[in-house]
Amino acid sequence: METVDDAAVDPGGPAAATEGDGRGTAAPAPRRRARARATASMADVARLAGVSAQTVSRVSNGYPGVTEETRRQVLAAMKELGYRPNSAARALKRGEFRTIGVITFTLSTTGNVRTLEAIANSAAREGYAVTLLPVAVPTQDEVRGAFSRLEELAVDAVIVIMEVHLLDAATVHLPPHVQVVVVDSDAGDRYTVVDTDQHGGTRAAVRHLLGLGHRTVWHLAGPEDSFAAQRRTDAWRAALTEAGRELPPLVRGDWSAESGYRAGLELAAVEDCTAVFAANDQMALGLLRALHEHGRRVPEDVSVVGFDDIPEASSFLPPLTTLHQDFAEVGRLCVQAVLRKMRQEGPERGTTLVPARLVLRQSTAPPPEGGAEGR
Amino acid sequence: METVDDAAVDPGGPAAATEGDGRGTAAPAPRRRARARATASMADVARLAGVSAQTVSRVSNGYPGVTEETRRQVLAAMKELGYRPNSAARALKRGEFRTIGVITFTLSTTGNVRTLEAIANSAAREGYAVTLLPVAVPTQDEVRGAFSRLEELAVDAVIVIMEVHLLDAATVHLPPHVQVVVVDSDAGDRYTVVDTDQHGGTRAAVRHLLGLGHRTVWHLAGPEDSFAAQRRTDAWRAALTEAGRELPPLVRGDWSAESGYRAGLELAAVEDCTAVFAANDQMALGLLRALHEHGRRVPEDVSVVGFDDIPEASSFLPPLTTLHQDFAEVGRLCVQAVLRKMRQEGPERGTTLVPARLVLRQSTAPPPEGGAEGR
DNA sequence: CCCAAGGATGTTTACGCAAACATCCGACCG
DNA sequence: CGGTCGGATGTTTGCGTAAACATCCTTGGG
Repeated sequence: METVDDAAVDPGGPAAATEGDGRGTAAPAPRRRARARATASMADVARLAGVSAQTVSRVSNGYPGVTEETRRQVLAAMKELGYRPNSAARALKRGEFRTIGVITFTLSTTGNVRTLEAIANSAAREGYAVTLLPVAVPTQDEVRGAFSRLEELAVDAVIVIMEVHLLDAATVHLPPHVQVVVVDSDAGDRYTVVDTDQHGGTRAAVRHLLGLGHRTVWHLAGPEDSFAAQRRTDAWRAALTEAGRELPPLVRGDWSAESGYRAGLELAAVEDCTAVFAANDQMALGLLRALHEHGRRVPEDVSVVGFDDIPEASSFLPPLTTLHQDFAEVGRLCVQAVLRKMRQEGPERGTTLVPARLVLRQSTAPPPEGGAEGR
Repeated sequence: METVDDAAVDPGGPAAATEGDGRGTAAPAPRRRARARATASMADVARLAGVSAQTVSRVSNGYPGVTEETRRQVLAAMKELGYRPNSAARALKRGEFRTIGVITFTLSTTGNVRTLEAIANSAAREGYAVTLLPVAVPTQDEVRGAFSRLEELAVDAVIVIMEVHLLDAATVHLPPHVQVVVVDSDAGDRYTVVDTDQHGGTRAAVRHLLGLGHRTVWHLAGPEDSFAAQRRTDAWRAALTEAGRELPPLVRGDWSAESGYRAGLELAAVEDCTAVFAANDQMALGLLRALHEHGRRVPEDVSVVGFDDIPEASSFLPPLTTLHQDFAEVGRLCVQAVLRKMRQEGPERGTTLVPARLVLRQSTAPPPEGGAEGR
């Protein structure tokens, strides 16, 4: 079957003869020249250019030691045949694929997506391709499965965008030469980690709110199993403790706007609550809706700060004060780190933090008079 | 340089002797066994298991003709050596990479991301990996560049998520056996296209609004260069014309919430305007804010319908009535289509549409009494 | 004028795998 | 009991490339 199919496609490959397009034709043609022959090889170019394959290789790789004259001839032959180096052969020979694998749980969070995009762009700039490995469910088994698939995959390095405690037992089978960089993790002692400075960002948010006069700051946290959420929560606690403020009970969401709404229903009922730090913008959005529906005005009655600065944040009602994450930079650093590790130029482990920047919009204001402040 | 580096990495590959980790060690070890030797080969497994390489291959590929006894031995040897098939060699031999390339412009639109995710998941299920090719700027040159990189890349097929008029001249250099499927295009006559049924969705939205009693429906369109936007606009026109309604002037945005806000400022000033169909949810969000700021209540004064049904849409103020796109299905069909094309089982071209579903929330209602309706 | 040096080019080989073909052996048939 | 068949396994070969080595030719110095 495949013989015939490919022969039909053959645009006049140097060696193969075209042989009609009848599917049933009992083709005596060499079977081996199946798919691969749809494209010209170095040998074909060499033949046409009247040189050796090695010379073609030299031209192809921009190596020196080729006359300008010869080079031109070879290039012409390449063009005529539509020659493209076969990356499989190249990879086999060179022992590297110039590809980075990215394992990510979900693409439904802005952060993951933006980071992925930045990684892809940075990688492309370095001449690397990015292979995506989605993990359907964030279980150990699934992660291990992804790694397992990755092992057979053509990658030189791996970047993991995920809560890392799922990683621990999973990496063991990775080929030793594959380097790993992790986003969103506290495993800086075992891997190279690049992340946003959750702590600094959170601290800025809390201080901003306290600075406006709020007695304390409530926190709408992300899911427990997320390191980012965990660190934001820890930092929130630390900032409040440090300032000697009361620690309100934690309200937990799951990153989704819907969960923010549910949490908001609780918070709206708390008279005391004049300032909320939401662990991401989506939850802040839900929170805004809940507060609105319960007649709590933002920012007059309640101030809200988000985290991420998604593009839509400036169009919320009201436009959301939030922490801007520089995902592009995170992605860029990930690629740099992993390439450095591959070249054995960088450190084996350690954490790099990218600062978050507080973006002031209209969802924060001093607390209402006679509100919590006056107590 | 690389010799030493790699030697240091070698964890005791079957053949190579470990030799300290001193970087400067003048290693007399075989140079050729550089990186590749960090992993065991079929031959190593064969040696350890006391069988031929071919038998290892058979086990590795699950071929028949191997005794259970032998198979177990081979598997044990594989495990002991941590054997992983070398995908480059495999690809070279088989002439296929089991990888699908995805070219996409930006990952900043929900649709692209969700589609990509679905593609990755479907591909994984079929045993295919997905290589991501971001195009920084949507120019012909950039697209051509992406295709060009793709040619040297290890992919068997390509899925393009992009406005297709940038494609036309760009595909010419693609290796003939690489199949292409396009999302969001009207080039069904040249490619296989999978897309959401923009027309049907839009029609449902317009009819819904007209059904509520609105005299006509305004349209907040997406950017001109987007096929999806164009089709939504066309369908909106058609639906209104068909119903014999007046065609209000087109208001154009660029998909962003910010542009929706700007457009909303205009629309808020139009007394006449009681119903708006926004070409996506983000613009609808901006629109909601603008209307709110100008005292136009939604849905009492103005009804708004979006497109996409992003997760946040249910948390807008008010929760947004919108058209749900089944991106997962689109992605799945893309993968199916491209695999079918590869296997020459499917049609060479043609368009597959995935229906959009109107999700009723709280942003639509009958027009205000004495409003546009009464005129 | 001859030979060494060095640049241009060609030849050989191996990367790891799997298709094609070859071989071996036991079982079953007449 | 010889032959044959078929399953299990081994051997050969080539995929396209690029490193290492070999060869050729030109050039320039002694």
